[in-house]
Order: sequence, then structure tokens, then C-alpha cells
Amino acid sequence: MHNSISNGFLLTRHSKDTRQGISVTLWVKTKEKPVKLVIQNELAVFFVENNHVDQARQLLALNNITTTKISSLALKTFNQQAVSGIYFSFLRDFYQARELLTQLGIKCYEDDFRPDDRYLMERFITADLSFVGNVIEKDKYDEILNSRCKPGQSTVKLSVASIDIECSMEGQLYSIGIYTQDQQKVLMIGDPQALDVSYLEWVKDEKALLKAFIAWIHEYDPDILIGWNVINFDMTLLQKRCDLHQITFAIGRDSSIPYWRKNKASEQRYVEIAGRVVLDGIDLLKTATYNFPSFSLDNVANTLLGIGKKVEDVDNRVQEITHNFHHDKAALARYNLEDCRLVWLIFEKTQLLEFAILRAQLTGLAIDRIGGSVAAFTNLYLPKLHRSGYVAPNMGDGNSDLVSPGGYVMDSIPGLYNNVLVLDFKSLYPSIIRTFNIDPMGLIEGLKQPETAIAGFDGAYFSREHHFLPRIIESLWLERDKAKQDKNAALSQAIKIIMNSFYGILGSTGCRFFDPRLSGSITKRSHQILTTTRDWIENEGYRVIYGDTDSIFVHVGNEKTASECQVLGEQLQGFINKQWQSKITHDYQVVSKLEIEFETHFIKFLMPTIRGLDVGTKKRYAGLVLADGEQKLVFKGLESVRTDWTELAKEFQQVLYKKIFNNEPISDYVKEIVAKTLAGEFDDKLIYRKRIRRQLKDYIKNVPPHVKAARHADELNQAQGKPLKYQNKGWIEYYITLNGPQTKQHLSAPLDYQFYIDRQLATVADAILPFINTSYSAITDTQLNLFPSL
DNA sequence: TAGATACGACGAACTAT
DNA sequence: TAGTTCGTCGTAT
Repeated sequence: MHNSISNGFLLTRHSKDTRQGISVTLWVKTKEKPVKLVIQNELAVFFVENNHVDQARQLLALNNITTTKISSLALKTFNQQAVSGIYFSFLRDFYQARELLTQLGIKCYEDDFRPDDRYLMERFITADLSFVGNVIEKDKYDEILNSRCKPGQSTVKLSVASIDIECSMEGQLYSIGIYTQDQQKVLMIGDPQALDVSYLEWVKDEKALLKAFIAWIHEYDPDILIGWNVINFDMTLLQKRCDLHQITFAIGRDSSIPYWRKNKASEQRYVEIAGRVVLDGIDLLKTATYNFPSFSLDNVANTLLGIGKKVEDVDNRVQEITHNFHHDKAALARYNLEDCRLVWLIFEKTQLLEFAILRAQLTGLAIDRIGGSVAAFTNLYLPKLHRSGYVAPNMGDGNSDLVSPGGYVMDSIPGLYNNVLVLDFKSLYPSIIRTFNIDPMGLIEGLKQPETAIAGFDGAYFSREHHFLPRIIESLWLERDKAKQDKNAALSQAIKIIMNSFYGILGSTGCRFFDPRLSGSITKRSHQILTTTRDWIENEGYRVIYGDTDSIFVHVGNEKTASECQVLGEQLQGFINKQWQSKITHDYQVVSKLEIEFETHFIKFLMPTIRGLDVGTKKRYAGLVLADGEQKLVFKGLESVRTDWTELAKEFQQVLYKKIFNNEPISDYVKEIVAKTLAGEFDDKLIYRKRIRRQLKDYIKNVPPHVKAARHADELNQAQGKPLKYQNKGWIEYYITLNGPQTKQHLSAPLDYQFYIDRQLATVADAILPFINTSYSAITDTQLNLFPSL
């Protein structure tokens, strides 16, 4: 046993009761090896107001719940009530006490933190830490008893394995693919065959397959396992098959088995493996704010990498896998490994692992945590709050009767314009938080002395000195500027997501710091900023035609040249920034952190009307920009960017708009598209795609077309003894036929071409044609007139 | 294992007649 | 049957 300081990266955390008391286990990766840190005799704690302590003490004693100590503390609630801490040596006592006291109306503060999270949080440890303790050397790791930890630094490289399993419809395993930086292999059930596939390893049956996989995990010893739906599918099935064969699924670094949790509300499952992290590509992409119409591996690989198989029918895919397992194991192995490789490449391309690591380092969230904006804020905020003498409020303490508005969306002025400039406030909400000191504790402190504070909205006042959030955001902001300079896209993106989430959580009743005076003081200030900016621009003689939340669209005149517009945009930017600096200094005696930026010059711009009216739309527009001498069309909100419109409508819109933006004639084009549609030339572009967002049986109040198509399809599937495809959410592709909506697989009626022409082509055309003084019917009536006999 | 609100389009369902 | 409201989805910021 020896004792020295080491640094490492936190992989997993866990608390449990032992005979001696609560023990916290942290698995850490150091430069040399994995380390299991054990912290013994931690106490669990929550707080109650001092005027409830005696009652609480009696109740706990009466119910034989053991406390370790109860101490009066120099802490108070946001209502200025002093509190005591009630400490427990065992988690089961802590949970029982919490339930008992809460039931009897005694409020417990901060009773929802596990000792492992609290241990890290109160020490300001996020992901990198340094530690000392008594070392016991094990075969593949060190175990450290009596550990002590503090924030540290590490430059550890984590080892990653991408895994994927292939199996039958019934869940019998066929093979397991493994892809790492330096090793690729497929473990395959079957008699050894002389196949020319170097990465194949044969095992005789499913039992042997599972054992080979477990053995590989211990041999390669990966820190991170990645995959596609890897927790809910691959890991779950591996666990089930191990259970079936009574094999211990001992893939933990200390040969422990995974610990499974299930979300009560959803089907989401979580897995804890000692010293290893499982990262699902789908979850992580969503956390990093990626969005795809379909998150199937094929589609995402196709979109991000430009490779991947064509999306096939799921039924056929399973059949093909089974067929290959029996007749072409080389092909199955190739598929298996290719899927592992695609996941690996997606992680590389999007820097997903870097993103996950940075998020952990910045917020202290576990690396495999999905979402978790509220927890991220709490991690950063709570320990600072304690050091200022406050315990945090509970969820539900904020007054949710008061509602705070969202962003301000201006009424738009419809038209087809030349030269529209867009100016954007950079990170508007974070900049408002910084400028006006919006902060939960700052609100409490500000209300104590409103006369010296900064006024917010709805009676809010914010302390000029006592606050945390503005500084937290400022330091993230500076980190982000640095990341941008270093061209570190993953870091910059991670910071942006975290920064922007801090506004959202203040307006979420799921956050203990929720208070509509906080979110309202942000959004109502933003309304003022946007409308005032609009007035300033209009006073300069330009027309503001639209604005949404943090952006302003200015029409600067049809006759200006590109360079004149460029100069003007920069002038407006400088002018507005200066105006805000002096106004805010004058009105509030603080320094403005607001920053507007001239972002885009649309040489052509269309602001359409609401369908059938002459009122301008919001959140829907199109424009033409020049980038490096190339024309680029921009669509927002319109059919072209919507996944639930047909390819036909989207292509039609893009070509039509481009022609109109370039002052080209359009009637021949419109007529041609209509004629070809009627002639059946575009049948493959007439597919509607839409999500089925709930269970099929839950569509009761009305039955939209996509649900009709789904029911039609599954009724036929049922009749034919095929598996039902649309019962449990998912997405559907369908056509509109003369017999209503039908999927491609169950198409029995002719396509309703007139429907497509009326609802897709004419609708798209009539959003823009009135601005060049024509209409869909004017163009197509001419067509009719060519044949007067009709 | 809790970021937000604002908005438009479509088609089904409902309502007044 | 025409007009209106409601349910649903996808999107902007």
C-alpha cells in the first residue's frame, strides 16, 4: 500500500449501503490504468427548517429511523428561514425519513441528491479529478480505499469500442460485431468455414458467443461502448440471453454485472456498468441538438457521411439477416461489421465523444447522461449557493400562476423584395442575463434592497453584487470565444447548448429554481430590446419588415448594390450596438453585454402571406443569398424544409422560387410539372412521410390521413398474418389514392393525381405567384384555353 | 434520470342552418 | 352544406 497523488477522468459513479455505512464508488481512468476509488462512510443529508426540527426528530425516533446527527447550520431558505441538516449513515434510512417527513407535511430541502453526486458537486468536481488514498493493486486496475478527491486535470485518452449484434426475429443471437481503432472482429456462431474473411471468429453456439464477448471485453478493457440504440436493444438482449443461459454477464471492470434501471414514465432503460460507459449514438446526437427525419442508422449515415445502405423494409432486413446466417455468413459478417463502422464514423464526424466529454467537464453531468439541462445548472449553481448561506428551494416552490411569455415575433410585411438585411443579437438571452444580473439568488437578495438593485419585470429586482449565473455565463462565453478561435467545434457547440439551456430551465417547473419572474425578466426585456431596435432602425429611414425573438429584417431599398448593402449592414450594426451601450449605461448604470451582428444580405427575399389572407406570415420565408459568388436559396418554415411534404412539392417550390428570384418566366415550367404529374412521371415523388407520435390505438378524437394509412396497412398485415408495423409510434410513408391514404406496401388503388395537383403544387405556387401578379389558376386556365373544346 | 414559447398548415370533427 | 373549431404535426428561435 502506498499513497500518492494521481489525476484521472471520471467514468462512472455509484452510491450504496454497506454494513459500515454508505460507500461511494468512483471509477476513474488515469494515464496508467483504470482506478476504482472507494469513499467510505459518506453521510446522506437533507435539510429542514429549524422550527420543524424537534418534530422531525421525534417522528424519526418514533419510527425507528436512525439519524447520525442533526445539526443547526448557518444556512437559510429563500424565505429566510434557518435550517438544520439531518444526516444519515444509510441510504435506506435517508429514503425512509424523506418519505415519512414529506408525508407528514415537513418540508425536506435538497432531499433528491444521491451521496455520490453531492460528494462531487460540493467539491466542484466535474469530470477531471485528482485523488489520494490507500492503493490495492489488482490485475487490471487499482482499487483505492479511504480516497480523497478534489478537482484536477487530466489528458486521458479513452478507449472506445463500437458494438452491434445480429439476431433472429425471436432474439436468438447470430453474431456480435466489434470495431475499435486497432481491432475489428465479428464473433459468429457456426462451424469454422474457410471463408476469406480475416476478422471472423467462430464460436459453436450462443453460450460460447456470450462467453467470447465477455472475455473480449475483459481483454480489450474498453472505457466506452458505443452503438446504435445500443442500450435498449443490444445490451438489453445480451443481458436477456445471458440470463437465459445462466451466464453471469460480468462485464464490469471488477467483473460485476450491469445494474439496470427503468424509467417509470417511458420505455427508456439505463444501464450502469462498473468502470465502463455505454453511449448511444441516437441519444447523444439528440442531446447535441442534431435532428433527422429518421434516426435509423442508414438514414443518419447517409445524411452525415454520404454512405450507407438504402433504407429497406424492416421485415426484409430481418429475413435477409436470417437467410445470410444460414447460407452466407461472410455477408452477414460484413453487414455486422459495417454497422459498427458506420457508428464509429458518425461519432468521428460529429465529434460526439468529444462533445460528451466536454459536457461532463463543463457541467459535472455523468458522461452518459441524456438531456439533463436542469441537473447541469443545479450542479454548477448549488455549491456556490451553499457558500452564500442558502439552501436551494424545492421543485414546485416557484409561483406557477404567473406565466412568462416567449420571444417576440413581429407582424411581418408581406412582399417580394430586393435587398433585405438581417441583423441578429448574438446569444440574446444569455447576454440579457449577464447585463441585467438575472439570477435566482440575485432575485432574493435584490428584493431585500430594491432601491439599489436592477429592476426586472413583475416586481423583480436583481442584486448588483450578489449573484452567480451572470458570471457562470460569462466564463462559458469566454471559453466559447476561445474554442471558436481554436476552431474547436465540439467545444463551442457544447458550450452554446449549455448556455442557451440556462434560460429554458429558469422557466421550467421541473427546475427547483423556477420562477416566472426570472424567465419573464429575460423575455420581457428581450421584447423591449427588439421593438426599441426596430424603432431606431425605422427612424434612420429603413423599413423593418419582420423580426423573431433576436433578429430584425430590414428592407434597405430595391436599387442598392451589394457593396452598398454590405456597408449599410455594418453601419447599422455599429449604430445599434452603440445606442444600446449608452442607453443601458444611462438607464441602469450597468455595462451592456448586448451585441447585434449584421448576419445576412438577401439579394431577393419573399415574405409570404398567411394562406388565403393578405396578412404576412411569421416563421415562414425564403430568400436568395450570394456566397462566394454562388447563389444560395434559403427556406425557413416553408414546405421545402418540412419533412411532411412530398418531394414533388419541395422540388417544385425550389425551382419555382429560384426562377422568380432570377426574374425568369415560369408558366411553361408550371404547366410541365402539372402535365408530368398527371402522366405518372413523378409517382416516386408523391410519398408523404409523417411520424406516428403516439400509439395507434390512441388516435380517438380524430383520424388524420397518416393514421388512416397506418390502420389500413396493419389491418392487411393482420389479415395476412404478417407482423404489425405501426402500433407503437414510429413513422409512416404513404400515398393519397382514390381510395384514401395507403402505404406503398399495401397500395391497391390508383394515385389521386388531382389531389396532388390541388394540394401540393397549386398550394406551393399560390404562395409566391401573386407577388408577380399571376396565380396557379391563371397559368393553368391558359392551358385549358389551348383546347377550347374542353 | 423535468430547457422554453410562438406559429402555421392541414384535415377531421363539430355546429348552425 | 358552409363555416368554425380542434387535433396533430413540424418548425423557428
